[in-house]
This record gives sequence, C-alpha cells and structure tokens, in this order.
Amino acid sequence: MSETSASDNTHDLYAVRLGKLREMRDGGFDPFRAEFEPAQTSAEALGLYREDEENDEVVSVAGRLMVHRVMGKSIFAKIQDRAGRIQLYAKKDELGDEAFAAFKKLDLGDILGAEGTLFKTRTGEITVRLRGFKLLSKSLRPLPEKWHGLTDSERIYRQRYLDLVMNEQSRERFRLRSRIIRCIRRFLEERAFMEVETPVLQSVPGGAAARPFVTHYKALGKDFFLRIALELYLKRLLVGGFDRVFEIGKNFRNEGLSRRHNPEFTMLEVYQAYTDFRGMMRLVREMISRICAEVLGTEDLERPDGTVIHLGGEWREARYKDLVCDATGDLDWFSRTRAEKLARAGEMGIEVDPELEDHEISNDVFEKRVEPTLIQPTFVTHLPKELCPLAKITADDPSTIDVFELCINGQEIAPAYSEQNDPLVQREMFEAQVGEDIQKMDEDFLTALEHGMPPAGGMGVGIDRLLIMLTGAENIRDVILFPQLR
RNA sequence: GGGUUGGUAGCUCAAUGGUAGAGCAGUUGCCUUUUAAGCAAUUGGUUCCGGGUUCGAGUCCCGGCCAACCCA
Repeated sequence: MSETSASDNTHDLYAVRLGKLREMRDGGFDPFRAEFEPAQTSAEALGLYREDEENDEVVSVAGRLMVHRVMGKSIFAKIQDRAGRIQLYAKKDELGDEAFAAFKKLDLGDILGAEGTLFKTRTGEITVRLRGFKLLSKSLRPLPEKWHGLTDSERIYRQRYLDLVMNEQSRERFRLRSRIIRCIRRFLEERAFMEVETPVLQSVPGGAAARPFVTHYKALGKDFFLRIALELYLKRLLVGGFDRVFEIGKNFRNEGLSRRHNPEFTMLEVYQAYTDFRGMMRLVREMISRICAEVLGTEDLERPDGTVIHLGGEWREARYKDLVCDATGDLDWFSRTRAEKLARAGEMGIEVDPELEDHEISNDVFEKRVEPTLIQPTFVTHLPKELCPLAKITADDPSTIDVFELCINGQEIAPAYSEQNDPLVQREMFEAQVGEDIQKMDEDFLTALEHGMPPAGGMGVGIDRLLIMLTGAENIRDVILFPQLR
C-alpha cells in the first residue's frame, strides 16, 4: 500500500463531524448538554408574519437542519420540525463573527434552536432573520441525498427514522394512522364503549384459528403463547357486566410475511351487549363515515390503480353462498360432492390441497375468486358455520351463522358476529374444532359462558388493512412504523 | 418454501470480459435575499460475502446473505 496521509480524513464524513464536535467541546460548548425550548413550531412561527407591518416580534423554533446554503457573508438554512420547515437567514454583520462562523460550520442533519424576527425574502418566503441560535444535537452521520431522498426499501423499513426525516408522504401516512385511531377511540367512547386491556401472554391462545408464537414462562415452568385474538377475554368482560367494551391492540400470528401480512398486527375488537351482527353493521358503517368526515374529508378514495372506492351511500349486502356460486358458475355448488368441488376448483385454476375439507375448498374459492373482486364495500353474510365456532347459528338455516365479513378494497376488513352465548352449543362447536385444529379448548371461557353472557354483537377490525385502504398504501409495511423484516 | 429482478463512493445511479465514473453530500477558496443557489479546485471504492472460469471478472458460472415483486 502506498503511503497515504492518515491525518487526511476529510473524505470520512463521520470523522469530519466528530472533529467538529471535539472542537466545540474543546471550546467549552457541548451540544448534547445544551437546552432550548422553542416558543413556536415552524408553522406557528410562519403564521405570526403580518404583511406590511413591522414584524418585530421574536420567534423561536427548533428542528433538524435540512438546507444549508452559504453565500459568503450570509447563509440561508431551513430547519424541519413536526409541523414542517422554516427558513433561517444568517447575516454576518447581524449575528457577529463568532456565531456566524459557528453557523457556517453546521452540517445537514444537525438539530438546532434558533430565534429571530420574521421577514419576507425577495422571492416571497417568510424567513427568520437570525438573532441567535444554539446547536442542540450534533449529527455525526450524513442524511440521504437531498433530492432523491431515501429510496432503498430496506433502509426505509430498517431505519424508519431516516424515512421519516426525508419523506413527507411517509410522515403524513403515519400522522393519518394516528388520527384515524384517535377518531375510532372517540367514536366508541361517545357511544359508551369502555376501553380495556386483556392479556397478551396466554396459556391457551383462543378466539381464532392460527398458529401462535410460543414463549416460555420460566417462573411457572410452562410454555405460553402470544395472543392470536382478543375475543375470549373481552367476552368474559361481557359476562362481568362491562357490556360495551373495546380493545385496540396487537395480535401475533406465526405466519409468513407478505404484502398483506405482518406477524404482529393491530386489531380493534368491539363487543356490545343486547345487539347482534346487524347492530355491528350499523356501528362499522357509522364508524367509517365518521373517519371519512373527520379525518379524510372525503368518502371517495382513489386507489393506486385509479379505481375509486365509494364509502358513501348504501353498502352492498350479499350472501356468502351466492357469491361462491356466482364465482364457480354453479348454482348447486354447495350440494356437489367434495370430488366435484375439487375438480371444478382445479378447472378454475385454483391450486387446492386435495386433503382439504369440503368447506375449506369453498372458502378457497371465496378467498381467491370472490374477495379480491370486492373493491366496493360489501357485507358478506351467512357464512358456513364451520368457519367460525364463536357465532350464533342462523335461525332458519342450521348450515350458516349470523355473521358478516366486511370486505373493501379486495380485502377482509372487519368480521362481526352475533356472539354465541349458549354454553352448551359453544362447547359442542369447540369440540368439533379441537383435534382437527390448532385451537384448543378454553375451559375457563366456557365456565364464564355458563355463568351467563348477555346476547351481544362483536366485531374485529383489522386496523392495518383498514389503513391500507384509507391511505392507498400498496403494502402493509407502509402503514406499520417498524414492520417485521427477515 | 418456489420463480423473477436487484445489491457499485455517505446518498441517487452509470460502467461490450480490458485503467471503476457522474450528480449530490464532504473538504478548500470566492460569493450579504438563496430556492435542487452558483463558480473553481479537490478527497472519497474489500463493486454484498465465499468459491470458480479466464492472460484479465463490477460484468460470466456455482453457493450463501439481504431486499423488491409475483406465486404458495
């Protein structure tokens, strides 16, 4: 190797910035111990500007340095805070030589507090005429390139903070998520629903058919599971007399990763006594209207492919069996033998596991040929009873249950049931499932039902999927701050 | 789990099997209302990792890791 000057590390961005930090500390200033409390956000400060007036009021703002243009004896800079960006203007003869030199040495990504008065530049941008500033945190690593920003999808997810610093669309999507969840909470609280928290660690993971994550509880010497649904604990609360409850929380399912699946995802579950799945239809309808009115400002959502989802007006209602028959082109589909169904499904190009149960073949048809076509809001009702052991059997059709699945954007958004509250039937339904399924008997839940649960409607809303629909995202990772990666 | 595409400077990207480049960022100088500021000079590389073919590999082959998309 040739003799390179070890002292010349001007190419090493980290070393250059570290050097600047050392220099400051040697000079008696440590940015990481500095204090500064801004009086305004960038947006509030901009709002204080008065056209054709003195504008002698001092504003103070703080944020991350995103633009830094040195022009001889003046410098233009922009800092970014939670409300946006604001431009700063430093003038050598106003700021003083020392402070000006320090301002000149700042790096993109540094976090600073600044104060000064407002004026408008020649090109009309409201700007803070810097009177003083303080470095509040030295950034030792460079930000992504200012124009193209951060596009590497892996870093967008693994280093989400960089995505949030660089991409306004991303910041806006997560603000929207927060506002939508807040809107849902308010909506339910206004209707006397009480928010509760139930166990994440469970010894019997119930309420759904899914493979759970297993963990070990050392003190008890027992394996536990991360919950796959909220349902069974919330229903215990109905028994206890909290007859309107909801929970917004994480569920965990030990499944693969895909555009629509993250192993931990956020569910809303709502239970209301003295109503049924029809009551849940009204509730979810009103809840989504409310989100449209309060958060989105529209009932028409344009998807990335250009089609528009209409959330206003009447929502379609269709029976599960009718939809499946339509999709197969066979009006007698449900009276066909298993072999006939397998053959037809094969003809339709659906790869079906020949081991599947009868109803599972039909459900494959539903999931692959019906659900993706349900772009406009559709309540799918009267599902086969095998699909859910926790719902009431339809009074005039013992093969179906009183439930709906709300589908929008080609995805199931919200299933809801008239909750099964007959402990004897519930036990039979569980027993029919156990053995063939991962789901195990939750005896404690059955005991609770035996004490008497009021008739109730219950509903689950997949918050992440709802957000995919409402934000027009194409991937579940875009609505989860820190999605699971390999 | 299978298929396709990709991984090159801090970032965004180039580079017929033949000397690894550009823009931005950085460094130095000029510039007191800029808007991806400008001008001039300049630093910066284990081409994801490990093998192989070849006189010669960022490029071709095999294996691995990671990502995106599609399928399961």
